[in-house]
Amino acid sequence: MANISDIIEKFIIQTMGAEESVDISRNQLAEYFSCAPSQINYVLDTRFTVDKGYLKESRRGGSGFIKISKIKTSDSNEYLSSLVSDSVGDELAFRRMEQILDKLETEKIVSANEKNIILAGLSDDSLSMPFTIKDKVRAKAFKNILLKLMVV
Amino acid sequence: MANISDIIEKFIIQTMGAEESVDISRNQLAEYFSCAPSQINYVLDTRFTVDKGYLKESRRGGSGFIKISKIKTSDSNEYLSSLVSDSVGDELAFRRMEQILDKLETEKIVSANEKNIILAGLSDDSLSMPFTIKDKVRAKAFKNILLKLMVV
DNA sequence: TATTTTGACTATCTTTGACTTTTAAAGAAA
DNA sequence: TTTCTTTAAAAGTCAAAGATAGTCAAAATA
Repeated sequence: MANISDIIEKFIIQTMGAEESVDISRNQLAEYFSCAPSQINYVLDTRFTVDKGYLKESRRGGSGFIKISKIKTSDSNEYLSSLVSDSVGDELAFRRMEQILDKLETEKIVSANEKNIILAGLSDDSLSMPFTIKDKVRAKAFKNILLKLMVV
Repeated sequence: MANISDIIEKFIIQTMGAEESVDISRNQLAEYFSCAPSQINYVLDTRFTVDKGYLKESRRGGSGFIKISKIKTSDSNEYLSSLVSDSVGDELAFRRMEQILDKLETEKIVSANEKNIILAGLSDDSLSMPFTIKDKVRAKAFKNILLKLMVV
C-alpha cells in the first residue's frame, strides 16, 4: 500500500470531502507528488471509474482542468445504475430505449420534455450510420445520459 | 478560471448589463487589462460569437470602435428555425453546440437539465466514431432535437 | 503475471507580437 | 471652398510560443 497511486487516490478523495465534485489540475498534482502527469490519468482511469461512482470532465489548454463528480446513492440512482450496468448493454434498439424512457417518465426521473429530447436526439434518423454500429452508439450515448442524470 | 480571457469576457458582459449593446475600445481595454490588443479579438472571437447570441460591428482608424450587440430572440420558434436552417449546418463541433445551448438556456428555451442531457448524449465520448463523421452525425441529431423543441 | 510508473508524442486552448488594413483628421494644393 | 494627399490612430490577421490535458507503450515493480 505504499504505492503512489493509492496515495493520490486518497488525497483526491480527502480533498473532495463531502462536496459533490472537485476540480484538480493534472500538472499541479503531478508536481505535488513528484510523479509523471500521466500518472494522474492512471489514477483517474483505475480509481475514479463509473463503477466506483465517479464521472469525469476535463478541458485542455490554458486554464484547463479535470473535474471529478460523485454519483450519489439514491433510490432513483440505484435504478438508473442498474439500467446502465444490466439492462442497456452494448447495443440498444430505438424501441427498447423508448420503453425504458416511458418507465423513467412514469417514475418521474425524466420529464416528458426530456424524454422527447432524448428520443429525437438518438432516433434512427439522427444516428445516420450503418446499422451495425447504430445500436452500439445509441447504447453508449444513452448510458452517458443516464450517468449524467445521476449527478445533476 | 484564472485566465484573462474569462475575466475580460465577464467584464464586457457586466459592462453591457441589461443594455442591448455596448461600445468598447480595443486598445483601451487591452491597456486596462495589460494584455495584447489581439487578446481582445481572441475574446471576441471565442466568447461573443453568433452562437452565443452576439453580433459585432467595428471600425478602424481614428475614432474607431467595436460594438457588441445582443441578438434578440423574441420568438423562440423563429430563432430555433434559423438555427436549423442556417446556423448549424452539416457539421457541428461539440464546443459550438455547447455555445448554442448556453444561449438557449439563457433564453429559457431549454432548462439546465435538458442542456446537460443533450451535452451528455452528443458528447465526443457518446458518439464514438471516426472524426470525419462525428460532427456530421452531431449536426443531424442536434437539428432533430431543435425541431422537436419547436413542437413541444 | 498483473499492476504501476515513466516518458515521448499528440491534441487543445490561451497569450503574444509582428505585420496589415482601414479610417478620420489634418494639411496642402487647386 | 473644394479636393487631394499625408499621417496617426484605430482595428484585423495570423502564426508562433506557452500552458494544459490525453494516449499509449515500454520499463519497472509487486
